[in-house]
Amino acid sequence: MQLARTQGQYQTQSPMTSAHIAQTMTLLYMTSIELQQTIDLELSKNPALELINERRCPMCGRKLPPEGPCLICSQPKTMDPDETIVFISPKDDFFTFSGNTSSSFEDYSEDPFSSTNLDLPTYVLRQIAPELALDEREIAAMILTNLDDDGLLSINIAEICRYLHVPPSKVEDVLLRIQRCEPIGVGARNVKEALLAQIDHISETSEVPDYVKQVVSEDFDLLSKHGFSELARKYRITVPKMKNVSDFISDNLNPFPARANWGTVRNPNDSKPDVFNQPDVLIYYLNNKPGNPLIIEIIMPSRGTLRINPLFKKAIKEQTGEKHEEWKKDIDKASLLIKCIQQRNNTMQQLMSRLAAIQKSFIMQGEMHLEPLTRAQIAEELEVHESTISRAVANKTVQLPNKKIIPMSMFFDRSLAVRTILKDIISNEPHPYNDTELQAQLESQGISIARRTVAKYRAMEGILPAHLRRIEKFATA
DNA sequence: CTATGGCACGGATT
DNA sequence: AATCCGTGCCATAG
Repeated sequence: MQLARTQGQYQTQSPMTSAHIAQTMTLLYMTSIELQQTIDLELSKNPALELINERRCPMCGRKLPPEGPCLICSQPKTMDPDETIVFISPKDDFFTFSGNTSSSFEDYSEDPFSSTNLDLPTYVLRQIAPELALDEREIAAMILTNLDDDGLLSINIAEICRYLHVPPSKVEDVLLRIQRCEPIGVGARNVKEALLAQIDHISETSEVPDYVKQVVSEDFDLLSKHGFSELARKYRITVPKMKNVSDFISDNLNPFPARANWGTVRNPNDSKPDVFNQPDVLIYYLNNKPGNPLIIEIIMPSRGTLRINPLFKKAIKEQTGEKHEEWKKDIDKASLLIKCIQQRNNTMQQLMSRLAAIQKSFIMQGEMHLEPLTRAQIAEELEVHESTISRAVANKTVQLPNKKIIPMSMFFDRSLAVRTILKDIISNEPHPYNDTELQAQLESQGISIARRTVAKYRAMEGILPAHLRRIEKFATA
């Protein structure tokens, strides 16, 4: 039913121009946040495009009353728990962060820490904006928009200076202040800097063991290679004492301030939910009751329905010559945008519904049940080009029923299931297994991978090699 | 001598 | 065409 409607739309599309294709691809590639920026931009400069507050049911497309749910779709019907509902959800409470400063700074809420659904730049910005002068805000915005996934700064200070025409000292100053925001150390240029910021922060409230700061700042390389004995020699302390220093660092400091699943390995007590990203897709159980059908909401960031302004359409008939041409262009552009957005939604919808069908047990029961899957497979099933799926998946994030926000590409992670089994084995091991033994364990569970690969997976999960694990267990016991 | 990490190669994936 | 991933080989530390 739903499918028939969308497919109908799909087929009645006028022959695709190259502009069509180009724009569809770009839109598909964008996250919901970027999409909103694009829409806002187009709205502001194209008089032919209009946003009306008419609400339409995301499920059936019918007009909605000004308040409340769709009269038809909300009728209780018998829900098959195996059914999955996918729909496009227009969100109007969407907070924009754009690199462009002035607009977004005005509307931070009184309590900057309460919001749980912000992306990282916004989250940090809200903490620090009040204490910054106007020109400093520009710098802050520039810094925050150039963080990588781990929360580390991915561009050069020099670049910022060149771009904004400010002296490096000023940028440094702002950067230092940003690093003191939650998550502590965010915006650091490298891991070492992040750690130092965290050390400073901790030392304000509690005791930091001797040597910690010195070791991090002077012998970080050696430390990351676990060169304990050499370090101990250099600082003239015993090896166990140096281990203490190292333990303090691994227990209390986080080398990647914003790493998505930080703490699951080293800090099991700190089960901080991931709060920094506005997801592009939400997956949850109907009424949040496990066992109910899954609902998949694809976030469509607009407060209403986009359409061509009918007045503008009317007015164009009375125009002639150059004006007429110009207006015609506007209309074409607007209708192209609308069509492409529909197309994007259509693709996302189909993608998510297939994805949910295939990875249902992963969504409900966790990482161990992830089916190996490639984008190409999905592309074939949906009869679209591989690159379409690639673009639809790229940079997007999904919130699972357990409130974890994961990158959409995780649905296609070929080794995640194996890695979780590996983690499982290690956490239950009677004594620290070495990599060869681990390989044998996996083999007995029907997974055959090379010994070298075991080591790689271990490293990916941040698990120390066998001989060092022994010490950790001893220390915590 | 053993366990592990670095480098690089080839095939698969995007 | 570019990138990612599993793997084999080899050097090195313990």
